[in-house]
Amino acid sequence: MRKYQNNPFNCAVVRTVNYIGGKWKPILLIRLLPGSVRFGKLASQIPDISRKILTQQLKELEEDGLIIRTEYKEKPPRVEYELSERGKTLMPILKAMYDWGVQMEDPETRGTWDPVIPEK
Amino acid sequence: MRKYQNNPFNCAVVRTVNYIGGKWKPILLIRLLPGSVRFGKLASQIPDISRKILTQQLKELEEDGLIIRTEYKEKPPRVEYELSERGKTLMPILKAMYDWGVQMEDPETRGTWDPVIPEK
DNA sequence: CTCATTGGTTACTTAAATGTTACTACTTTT
DNA sequence: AAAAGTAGTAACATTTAAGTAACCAATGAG
Repeated sequence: MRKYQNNPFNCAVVRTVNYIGGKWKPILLIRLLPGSVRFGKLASQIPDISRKILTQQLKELEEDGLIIRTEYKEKPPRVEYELSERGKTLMPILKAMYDWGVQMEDPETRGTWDPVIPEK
Repeated sequence: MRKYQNNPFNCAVVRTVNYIGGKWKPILLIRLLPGSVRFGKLASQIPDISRKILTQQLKELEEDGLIIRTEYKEKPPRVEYELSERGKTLMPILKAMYDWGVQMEDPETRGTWDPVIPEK
């Protein structure tokens, strides 16, 4: 997403898709709902995403003003990510998209709104 | 969109993005809001989309059950596309995404909810 | 008979998104 | 001294989405 979609009509809906679309961004935004989470925790909760892509997606979300990155200068480095105020305004939309997506879902393989994977 | 996104968490939000996301689908869905439109009219209203891509996107939307394609056996062929009932259920979401996208917009280059281009 | 119109299709190409692997600097633990 | 944890980065490769150009069959108009 993002540069990829050059949005020839400057359509506001396409613009929104460009902000939140893609394979990982909805999952990241949902995971940040409860509060700030550090990089390593995201990486372990979402094992299928490579660290490079995780970094990149988080950076895009930060550049787009949807999340805030805070770096704590500690002995082993610590970086926390959290939703910005603007990011929080996406929640009603994500919830509506969630509800619609659930309707379209194969009931056999149902996901969850906040699909927490048990940590090792 | 679609095959591209393999949605590893089976996230309902990602699923919804896969249905409506992409460079052209929101624009097509919005144009079908007022009622059925024929292929050629879509093509002329959206000059930036090639016929191949237009055909392909419409076919995906039809396969996904969001629009209905009706072929009239006439002398010059006529094909009309319209929203299905399921497609109509997307409207609140598209409207919410529109409203959010408008907030994020550069006011200098504002688009419209139904960006009708004057026909030749 | 030739040309235009309609709604496409086919083969090929480009561009964008995502993925893999290896590597880093620093510090603490063993 | 060696190993492990943190949050990455760089170079490269693959997969998917989107675009281009050329073509087609049936009919009707001129």
